[in-house]
Amino acid sequence: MSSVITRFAPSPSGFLHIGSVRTALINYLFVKKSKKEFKDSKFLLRIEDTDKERSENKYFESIINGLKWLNINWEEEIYIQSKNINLHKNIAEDLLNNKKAFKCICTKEQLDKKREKYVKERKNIKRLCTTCENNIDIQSLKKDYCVRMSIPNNGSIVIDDLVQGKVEVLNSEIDNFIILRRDSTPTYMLSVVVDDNKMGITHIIRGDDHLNNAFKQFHIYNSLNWKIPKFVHIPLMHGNDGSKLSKRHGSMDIIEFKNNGYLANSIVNYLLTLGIYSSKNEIFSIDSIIKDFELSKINKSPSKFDYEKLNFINLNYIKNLNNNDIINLFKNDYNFDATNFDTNLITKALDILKNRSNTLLNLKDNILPFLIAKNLKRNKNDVSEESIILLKKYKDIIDKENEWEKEKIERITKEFTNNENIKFNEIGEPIRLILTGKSKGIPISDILIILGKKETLERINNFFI
RNA sequence: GACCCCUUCGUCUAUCGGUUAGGACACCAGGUUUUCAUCCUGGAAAGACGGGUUCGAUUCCCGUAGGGGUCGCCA
Repeated sequence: MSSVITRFAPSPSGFLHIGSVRTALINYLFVKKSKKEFKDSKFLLRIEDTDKERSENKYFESIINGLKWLNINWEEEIYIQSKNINLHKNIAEDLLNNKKAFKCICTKEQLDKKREKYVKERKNIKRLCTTCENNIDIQSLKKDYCVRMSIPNNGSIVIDDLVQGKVEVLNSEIDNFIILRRDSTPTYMLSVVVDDNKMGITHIIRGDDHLNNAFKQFHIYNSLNWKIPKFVHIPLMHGNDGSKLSKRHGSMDIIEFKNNGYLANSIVNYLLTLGIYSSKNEIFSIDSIIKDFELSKINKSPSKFDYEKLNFINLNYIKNLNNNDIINLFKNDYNFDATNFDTNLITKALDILKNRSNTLLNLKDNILPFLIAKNLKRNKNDVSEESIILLKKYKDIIDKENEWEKEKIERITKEFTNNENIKFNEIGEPIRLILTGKSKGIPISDILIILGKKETLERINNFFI
């Protein structure tokens, strides 16, 4: 082995979604592992923006922001593919001069018609332009042509993919695809090869929707006598119903996960459990698995996106966050400055509530009732006459209590239920409702401790007003 | 339709031909002498199907079925 260079090469024609993040992550992880041995290994980012019609700045932003959020850090400056167009054109010119490519004047309509016909006749013919290549007049044209790769009819290409294994495709199955459009702009198929070569990419790690393209690109490399990089085609993620990722199950902007209260580390951890790395303990960081990570161990079958597992992992990470981290995340990412409130109260509340919150949004919702009393959703009709009598008695008892400690509160509450001969919940539910706006939730003693004696009594009194 | 890839509990996965097929999420039951949740213990749950090779197949090979990807002057 030697040093490696990988790249993540999205086109800015859609938001960065969780499927592409997984691809980026594998590229990043592979380099990170290689760096242990070879310091000059690199993970690069290239934006494939040659389709100006579909490229939009907001998608570019989405890619950058998403990767940054997840700490999938690329090196060097961002490569903008469109800046290399002249080089791509020159390479196409070389291929033309060396008879590795040819000029074609077939119109889109003609080809569509042929394609339709072949499908109808169930013929397995991919190569639609069959006449231009050997037509001298066409080949000496100076304008109004597109350029296609010349692909031999015989033989086959075998790609030894690091994940897929050996895959063979007959040359006759490969279209003499276009590398330069009629307007002389390069297509993806050409640009990707030229840029990967220029950037010195050693391992092309991408979704297996590109596996078929690899054979076309193989011909470009060969025609140019360029070294062929290692191909690594990883399976795509699916939605939880087995279909393609849709908005409902995760094809939205990855940053939405942040907006919905997920931690970057949780997302990364979750993705790593999806056919990339497996262990008994499924909570792990990138760094902890680097030494055991192998491209060849990546599963060949696609995996489905599952929120349940993600939630489980996210809860684990939230539990282990310290309170300052949470407060900072609230402030930076959720427009919520907890430092405006009593520090002591915040600390006590977070200590208890972070153990029961799947997402940071959830945690915020859980903590808010403790901080802001006036927004409590509670209605006098929710509490029965009997409960109100009990509440008043209970209030008088805790009013006299000066040792405001969990054990003490538990004890006096227990005594109260014994003396009144009631089940715990007969006082538990109404007191929880009055103090937090919810009839179910954390233990009464915890609520009283978080709020403190003064606030507790105030809230009870306010309810009776 | 053609080509390529895939197929172990509902989901993510482990298994270097010989295992009571293991773990995790979710689910169910019990416990943690208060609800919800956490946590703990236990439970149910899988080799798509059919052939071969082999003393022995989830594992290797072939076929079938099912799923996915690709077939653009998009990337």
